[in-house]
Amino acid sequence: MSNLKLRELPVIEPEVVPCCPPVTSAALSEEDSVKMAAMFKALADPVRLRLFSRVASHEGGEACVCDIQDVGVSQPTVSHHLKKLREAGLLASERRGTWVYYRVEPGVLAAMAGLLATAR
Amino acid sequence: MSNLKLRELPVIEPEVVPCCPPVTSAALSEEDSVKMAAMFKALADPVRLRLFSRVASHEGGEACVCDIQDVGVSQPTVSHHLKKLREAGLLASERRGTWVYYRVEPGVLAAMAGLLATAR
DNA sequence: CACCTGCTTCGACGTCTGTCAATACAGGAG
DNA sequence: CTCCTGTATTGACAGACGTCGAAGCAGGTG
Repeated sequence: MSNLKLRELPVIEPEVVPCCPPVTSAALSEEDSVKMAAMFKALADPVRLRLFSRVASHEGGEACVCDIQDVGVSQPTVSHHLKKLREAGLLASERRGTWVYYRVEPGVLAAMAGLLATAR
Repeated sequence: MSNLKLRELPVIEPEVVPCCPPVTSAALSEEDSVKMAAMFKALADPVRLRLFSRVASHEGGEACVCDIQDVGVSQPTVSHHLKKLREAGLLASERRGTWVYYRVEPGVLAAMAGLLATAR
């Protein structure tokens, strides 16, 4: 391991994924509407929303499944929902030993908020 | 302190409905997650998204059903989706003569965007 | 009144989705 | 290796959802 001097690189803001234009700017294309709908659908379930917020608000920016799985549904169901959130690009997961940790994929939230931007 | 002649009142932003705290701030309560999920669910369909964006981007801020109903599904289906959007509090409708006009319910979009606010 | 147009409601149908129990898999401990 | 714990996958099932055609209703026109 070299004594490599890690200067901090100026981090360019992980540019908010420009999936689609804001809903208010113009009539959405068929294609864009499908993409956007998929993102909203991922958050359109109470259980998923709770899981997501638990990960998002967890210290260190990540949470092990065992930390957040107490949301009133069975363990397989929790796993199912986490998979959906992963597939939607909202969460990322990593296995470390026995446990699997989830963290919020950076940028996505801001991107979604941008879709709702009021033209005003 | 006012040489402020009432030509135009300084418009206070129609305070964004504070339905729930942002997803990132803390673990969502069961109740809040249900409310939020309902709002996202309303936008979690391509057809609804297109209808909504057509209303939102229409000149004058409102659109008659006949202006926006060409989205590839039957007319009853359009009506069905508009009803959902109405029930979700995203659109308001008003009948004027033969036609029914829809407009975006003010504030809701900003409110939803607020739910996605990144703590950063 | 009868007729037409714009929109909504009804009823039915197929597909999608959330849920669970059972099972499988991965990794650490003994 | 065997056992145990944490997580994912499978399979099944009920209920929710998007869609349509048909019928209903509201308002304008003659």
